[in-house]
Amino acid sequence: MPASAPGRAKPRPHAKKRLSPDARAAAVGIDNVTTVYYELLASIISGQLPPGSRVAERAVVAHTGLSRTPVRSALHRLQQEGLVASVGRAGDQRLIVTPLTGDDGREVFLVEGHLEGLAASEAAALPADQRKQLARRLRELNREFSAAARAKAPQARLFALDFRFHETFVEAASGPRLVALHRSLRPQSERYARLYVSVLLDQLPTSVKEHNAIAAAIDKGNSAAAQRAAEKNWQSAAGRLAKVIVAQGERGGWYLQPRTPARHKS
Amino acid sequence: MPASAPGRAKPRPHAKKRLSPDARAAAVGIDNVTTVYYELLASIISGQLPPGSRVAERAVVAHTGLSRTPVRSALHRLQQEGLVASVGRAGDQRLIVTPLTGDDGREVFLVEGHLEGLAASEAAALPADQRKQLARRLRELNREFSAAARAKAPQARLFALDFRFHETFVEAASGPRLVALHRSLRPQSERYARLYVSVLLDQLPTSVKEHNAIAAAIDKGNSAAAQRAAEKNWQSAAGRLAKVIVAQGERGGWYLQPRTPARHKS
DNA sequence: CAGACCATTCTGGTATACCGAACTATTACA
DNA sequence: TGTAATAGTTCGGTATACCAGAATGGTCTG
Repeated sequence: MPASAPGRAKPRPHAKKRLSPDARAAAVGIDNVTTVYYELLASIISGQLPPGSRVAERAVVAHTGLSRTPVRSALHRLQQEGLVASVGRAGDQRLIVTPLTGDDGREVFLVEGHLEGLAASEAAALPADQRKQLARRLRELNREFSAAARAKAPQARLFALDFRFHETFVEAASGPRLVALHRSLRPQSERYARLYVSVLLDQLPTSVKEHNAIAAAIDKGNSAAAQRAAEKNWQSAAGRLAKVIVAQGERGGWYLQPRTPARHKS
Repeated sequence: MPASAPGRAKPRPHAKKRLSPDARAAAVGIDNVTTVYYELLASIISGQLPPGSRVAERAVVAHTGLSRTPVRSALHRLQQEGLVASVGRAGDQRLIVTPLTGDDGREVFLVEGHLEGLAASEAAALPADQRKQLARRLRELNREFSAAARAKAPQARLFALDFRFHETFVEAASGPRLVALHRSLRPQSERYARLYVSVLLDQLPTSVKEHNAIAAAIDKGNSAAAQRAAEKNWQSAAGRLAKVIVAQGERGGWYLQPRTPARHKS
């Protein structure tokens, strides 16, 4: 859906004429660029904006009712995070949603697994009391995850619970930079996971076991084991992902899609 | 130097009035935001813009001769990479050069070391011929580095040579995402290194040895050893850095600096 | 009927004016 | 003299108009 689809409810239908921040946003202290950033992010992750599809500034502008300036900022941000890419040489650049390829998926999972490994090893190096409390919390989250898996909960809930688990140990012991890196990487892996859902669903019991291994290593204060366990969780996911990608094909090529045709008067 | 220093040569003195890209840039395909981005980056790394100092959009505009739009983009980019930070609550935000603190330095080195460890282990997993060729090149670079160190070459050259070494094995085997991450992290560690130069200078012989260990592990195809060696190189640097930071004090606090005083007419 | 030409349009980059929040220093008033 | 009101100023956010490169599709010419 090239972002200008008329069906979706426009958040601010014709909110031109200087509203400065935006009522919703101002209340929470979130500016417009953040708002549109998250809107686009959600559309990309969910696949409403499919991999490889074009994302034209002006289309987003028409869709959101904002001006080009905040939209541009949001797009630049997405671009820097790798969710959107600029194709074509200077003077004829176009933005597309970053395609999902086997190589890229492998790398995303590899890097994310490695960073989480670092986070896990730091968590396992916490003082005993904090560490054990964290482990308790992790096991609790994992039980919830496991229960939801057995109950065949909706995908969205499964993703959310899985993410909660990972987020919890990453944010428990890591500094702000590692947390930020993890936050910016997460949407990318989630994109792969959601598109190739079948892998995740097959793998839930494995994932539950691997989560428990992480919690156990943190509980024992074994940094090296925690790191290995976290990395392994991602590796096994990556392994299945790779298979599914070759089976189902990659999504969204890097070739230049035709631009929206120029309509003439006559 | 708050960016508006009049002494420095302005690249485009009064190039207002729509020049579109900019002659220099257009030729190479580099747009203005990239240009000002690198200019600011260099000023921050070199310390011309000291940690904690303010970076006001309009000051940069006055300095560069560009309009606010590209400058804004460049600043956003720097902000996302963590070289510039926004302090103050919404409605009164100001940008400052990210301060250098002990905790942050430790984390930067830790994360960068970990990522390079991953890169090194991938390099060691290359096919034998590529791997050996890479090792040869690394040893050669390290000899150059060592020679420059003994000859007490200027700092800038030492930094450049050290970076070349690391860059070489990172880019040899890693995918684009890891390379990009490494590229965006590097300026941050360099900032610490340049500010607390003494550590690096003391440590040069150690670093040379550690570099050789990395090259040897890659040569042998020992991924685990390569990873450990790369991480150790950063750990030993981080250790010294921490000492020097406590000795010399941190640079640039997070407190709100007074704004430039409002000059009244009367 | 084929190929060159050209107008129209899309697209991202750039310049600039305005907004509103907040800070500062002066001024007004007690 | 002390304190509160106030006007000038700073500063990031926003809207919008213009630019130039390039692709598209129709038209014109041989």
